[in-house]
Order: sequence, then structure tokens, then C-alpha cells
Amino acid sequence: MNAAFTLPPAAATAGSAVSASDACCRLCKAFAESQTAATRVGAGEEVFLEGEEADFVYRVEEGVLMSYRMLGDGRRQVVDFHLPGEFLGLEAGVEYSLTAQAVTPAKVVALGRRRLATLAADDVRLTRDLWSATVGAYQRSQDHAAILARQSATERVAAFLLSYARRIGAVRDMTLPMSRQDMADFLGLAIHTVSRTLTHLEADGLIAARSSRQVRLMRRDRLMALCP
Amino acid sequence: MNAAFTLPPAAATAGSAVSASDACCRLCKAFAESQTAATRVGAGEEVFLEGEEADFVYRVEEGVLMSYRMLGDGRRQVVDFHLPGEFLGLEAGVEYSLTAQAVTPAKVVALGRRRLATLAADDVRLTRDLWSATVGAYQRSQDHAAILARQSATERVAAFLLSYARRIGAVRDMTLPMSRQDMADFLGLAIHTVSRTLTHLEADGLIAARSSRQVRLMRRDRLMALCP
DNA sequence: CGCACTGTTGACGGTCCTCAAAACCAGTGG
DNA sequence: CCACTGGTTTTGAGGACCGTCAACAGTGCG
Repeated sequence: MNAAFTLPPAAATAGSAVSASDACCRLCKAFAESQTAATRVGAGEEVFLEGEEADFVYRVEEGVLMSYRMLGDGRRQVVDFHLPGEFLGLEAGVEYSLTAQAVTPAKVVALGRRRLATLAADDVRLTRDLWSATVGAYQRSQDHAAILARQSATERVAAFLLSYARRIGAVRDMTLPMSRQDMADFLGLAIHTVSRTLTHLEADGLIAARSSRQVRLMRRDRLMALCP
Repeated sequence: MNAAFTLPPAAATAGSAVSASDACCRLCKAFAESQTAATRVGAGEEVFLEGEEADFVYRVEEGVLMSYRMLGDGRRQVVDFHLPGEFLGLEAGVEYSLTAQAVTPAKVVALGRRRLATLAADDVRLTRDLWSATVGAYQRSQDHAAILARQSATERVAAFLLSYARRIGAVRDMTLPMSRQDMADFLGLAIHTVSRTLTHLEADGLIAARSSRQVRLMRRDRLMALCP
């Protein structure tokens, strides 16, 4: 019985490439069988708040969400964006350590943590899924920290574009659902810097922008060269 | 049976304040009963390497270690320092995502992951300990990311000094076992900036330095005021 | 049209990185 | 004891990068 603590190869191959959906077989099943109706949330609405008692875990059905924390000086640190199939609130303690907010209109399904714990107690594979989803989140957090620690504005923006494109499966064209401010708070930059950097990337022909949120990746190779 | 997934209040109260030893009752016991002799590692020696198969979990008995990853451009990102009583390698996938290296001469005890998994399968409290230790590491990683994203050099250094003092239980005087370069790679700064910031803090009377690694916190209040 | 909001652009200044050199420290060997 | 060596730490000067302030453009909506 070593399954619970040892990750399956698939979920552990690569830091930031681990999507929560890679490790959802049992976890998805638990949601599917929970009989809970999906909840609609409008853009800007919160699903749960930092500091609230963490009674539920959520799965994104539709739309895009983001999770953030407010810092002491009133600034906001966006921790991650969450796409359909991914989970929210898994790695909370008794309280949520993050606020989860809808970026676009979205649909989420809730599952009680007590119920999930009961299920996990009888199902080693579910326990393993929970474990691997949490480990994935942890490793993504470290990738993020590494970017924030050392990369320049251009590198951060390029890394973000590529990473987001990969996550939504976009090859050339994509829609960025989040505002410039959201991107800035995710990348640890000022909104002006994000904007400037994007126009600069466009001037250099690495990307093309139909509108401010419609981006086409023109030179993926050169963008990748910017992400060491 | 909701114990495995729900954290006990003690372990979840505060992000960066969660020391691994807060959540070790069963986990420590597992190590104590493992009959494995402690391994000595000299300063600078590695306990495990990024990319290696993660077959063991370690507990620090003596000394200080640090974990880091190498970035694409050859830079090093120190993820954390590890004090006696804390665990290493818990949150690994099949491979370690970090390299663990001794900062000072140290003693660690190893425990096989397969063995730990076997124990955890029969012991809900142990499973909960594993969970809460991992969640703790995740939340510390996010605290760290927030600092890297937004704080100035002075704020980073002040936060580091206070956080390290708290972890080792120092009130006024403390010895920093790590080099300036280690601190710099942890804080996402150049070594020169760390050095300059420390001399500046000393000039302002917030700290006093007997030697470069012997620091006394003179004005804890003003240091804390620097950490928003 | 006016208004509110989001995004872009320019000018300027501060912070922190880079480059370079000096001071300090521990250990080694003459 | 002193000179020499390799390492770490400190200090200085200069400049790039990015945040701040300010103004302007674009968009959607009443």
C-alpha cells in the first residue's frame, strides 16, 4: 500500500506543466457523484474569501477564476488563474488562505471537505489524487516564486503568455480573460510595465494584438528564448 | 473519519508561522521508530539532488540545511532554510524538485517513502501530519512569493531577519549560518544589495553586527514596521 | 453626448544590478 | 611572526530598469 504517498509518474513529470486535471481520475469522480448542482458566479464575484472557514472544495466547470491574497500594504498578490477542470481550496488549512474570484462568468461545483475526507478515508486512490494535486500546486507556487525573484519584466510577460497559451491549449491566437491589472498583480509588476512590455513585444514582432485582450503568438521560438 | 483531510487548528493558524515541528506528533514518531541511524553531512554537502528519485524523506536532527533549485540561466533560487525538527522531501513527486544541501555540518535521519506510505495507510493521524506539513510548506512558499513580488530590498532583509530569529527562537542575538550569497539567492537580490542593506540597517541602529554573521536585533519594533 | 473604466504612452526619478576594487578573514607554509 | 592564498564581505561609481506621476486614447453604457 504505497500508493497514497507516492505519486504516479504522470503527475510528477514537470513542475509547471502539472495541470490539476492530470490527477483527477478519482477526484473528478468524487465531484461527479456528489450530486451537487453547479453554482454560477458572475465576473468579479468571489467563491470564497481569505480567512473564511474552509468547508468546501471547488471544481471549475466553466470560465476562469483567479486566487489572490491581500498584502499588508493593500497590494494584491494574484497566486494563480484557474481553468475548467482545475480545483480550488484543496490546499487550504482550516481557513482558506486565498480569496477565489471569478475573472469571467463561471460555473463551479462544490464538495464538502468533510465528505471528501470520508471518501478519502476509504479510497487510497482518491487520497493519492488529493496529494498529487496539492504537490502540483506547491511546485507551481515555487516556479512562480522563481520567476518573481529573478526575471525581468519582459521575461515574466513572455513566460506568462506561453504558460497561459499552453494551459488553454492555444497554438497561435488566444483571448486573455484577465485585465492588465490582474496580470500585473500576478507577475509582480506595475500595470504600466505590463502594458509597455506588451507593446514592446508587439513592436518586435513576437506577438500581434487584435485588441488588448486578443493576442496572437507570432514567434513562439523567440518568446521561449526569453524564458530561461 | 474526517481527520486526514481537515487540519487541526494548531497547524493552520498562520501562514509562515507553521513550523514543521508543529505537526509532527505522528510523523516524528515514525522517524523515531524507524531505527535508522542519523547521517552526518558536512557543510556544503548535498542530502539529495533535484531530479533524483525521491525514495527518502528526511528529518533534520542537528545543523541547518537549505533547499534550492537551479534556474535555466544558471542562477540559484533558495527556496527555504531548514532547522532541526523540520522535514525535507515530503512534498516531492517521484523526483525531488529541489536540491537539499547542508549549510552547516548537520545530522539528518532518513525514512523510506515506501515505508512511510505503508505506515500512513494504517494511520490516519500520520496521514494528517503529512498533509499538514505539506500544506504548511505550500503556504510558506506563497508567503515567500509575495515578498519576492513586491517588497523592497530593505523590507526583504528585515523580514528575513525577523523570520529567522523567530524560527530559531532568538530574542536579540543570533548567528546567521548562511552566507550572504545564500541570503541573496533566497531573497531574490544581488549579494551586494544584501550587504549594503545590512550596513544600512546597522547605520540606522536597527541592528548591530558583532561580526558579519553575528547579528543583534536592536529595534525589533522598527524592523517589524518594515514588513507590511 | 457625457461618464466611467480600462489601457496606452511619455517623462522622470529611485532602486537595485553590474562592474570594479578594496578590506577582511582563516588557513597554510615559509 | 609574517607573507601568501583563496574565500567572503564590504564599498564605490555608473547605469539600466521599472515604478510613480500625469496625461491621453479607446471602449462600453446610460
